[in-house]
Amino acid sequence: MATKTNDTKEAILLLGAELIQQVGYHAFSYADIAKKLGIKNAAVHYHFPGKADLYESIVDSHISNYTKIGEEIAQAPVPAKAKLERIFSRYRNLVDSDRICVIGAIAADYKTLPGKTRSKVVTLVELVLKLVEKTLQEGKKNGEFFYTASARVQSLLIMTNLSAGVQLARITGKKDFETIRLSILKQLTG
Amino acid sequence: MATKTNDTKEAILLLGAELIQQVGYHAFSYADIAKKLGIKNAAVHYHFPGKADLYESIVDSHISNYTKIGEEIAQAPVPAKAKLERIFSRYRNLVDSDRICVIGAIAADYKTLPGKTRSKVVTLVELVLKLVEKTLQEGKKNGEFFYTASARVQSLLIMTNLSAGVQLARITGKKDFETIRLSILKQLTG
DNA sequence: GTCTATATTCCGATAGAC
DNA sequence: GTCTATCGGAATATAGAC
Repeated sequence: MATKTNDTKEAILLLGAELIQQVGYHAFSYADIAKKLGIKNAAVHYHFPGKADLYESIVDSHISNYTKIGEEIAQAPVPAKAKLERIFSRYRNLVDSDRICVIGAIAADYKTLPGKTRSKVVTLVELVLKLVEKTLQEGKKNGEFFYTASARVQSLLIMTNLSAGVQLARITGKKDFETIRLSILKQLTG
Repeated sequence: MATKTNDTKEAILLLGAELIQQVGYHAFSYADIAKKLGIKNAAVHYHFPGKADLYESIVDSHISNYTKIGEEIAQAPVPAKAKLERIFSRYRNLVDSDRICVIGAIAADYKTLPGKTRSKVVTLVELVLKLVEKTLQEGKKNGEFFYTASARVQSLLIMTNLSAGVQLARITGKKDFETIRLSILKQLTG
């Protein structure tokens, strides 16, 4: 049954991810989370004993999310371009909510994370890269996409464009992200 | 004359930049800097009263550095490819010293920075983008480079590849950065 | 310019009542 | 599961001696 426990825990996870992407892991405290959720410091510690536990759970939930997206995309009877745009739209949403992408945020924190968490981060990143890589392959086979590098390399190029694109947009403005997004699609579709 | 003051101040600036790029602004303290330089907490505060002052000075010094690089590159009697590779090599060095690029690190901290510092960050980023943009234009005119987008857009694409490339390399390994770097050059030189 | 010493605030975390 | 209360430690910062 859906208890109040799970609601609070889920709310902490969502807010934690938001804060990591907005200000970074070391720039928010359990007190910040407690205040925003209208609970107390100790309640957050009940669900996630240490801040490192919270971080790890957030990575876990992203792995779970992207696994699910991967399964949906594999079966969906839509053009590869639509699948890629689904992923792109996630990045566009980040720009509008003052966040950077999870992977970029984690990369900045990476050196301060415990080894166990780092391993999960590697899993997450490979998962996302593979997801894009497969979509690119599918699009090439369909005749939708044109690119000369390998699908893996093209995936690296596109994901770095998107990831740093949302970071750049924070500084130089949202239009630069749109420019990047459209350029990728244009180059891909010839 | 080069006094001991300037040496210490310069050492703090260099170490501060290193730490920002390695672990992020909120993950190191004045105590960390003091310990590594063999001085005391208060000495750091003497040179930079607040941590925000240190951050701003680091941005200033990067603006100064890139301005100088821009002037040197403008006059240098070498192919555009060599000029671009000079910039690329700076990014390759980051990977080897466990850093991410200044702009990426700052982008992660951005929401926690005072307005005055943010303005200077905008200046820095535009400076670097313009530097690459000019080099790309020069290479196209020379017949060294081939690209279809505008120089500005191509600059955005390449800089995001590099910036997120060093971030990704932290997680998935250094070879991914090399792959990205070589792919950019290959696409550019046809 | 660097030191000792200290003030203040905040953070992550825990014990124990409800 | 959430609360009150509190501890130990670390961070930013300042005053004043040298």
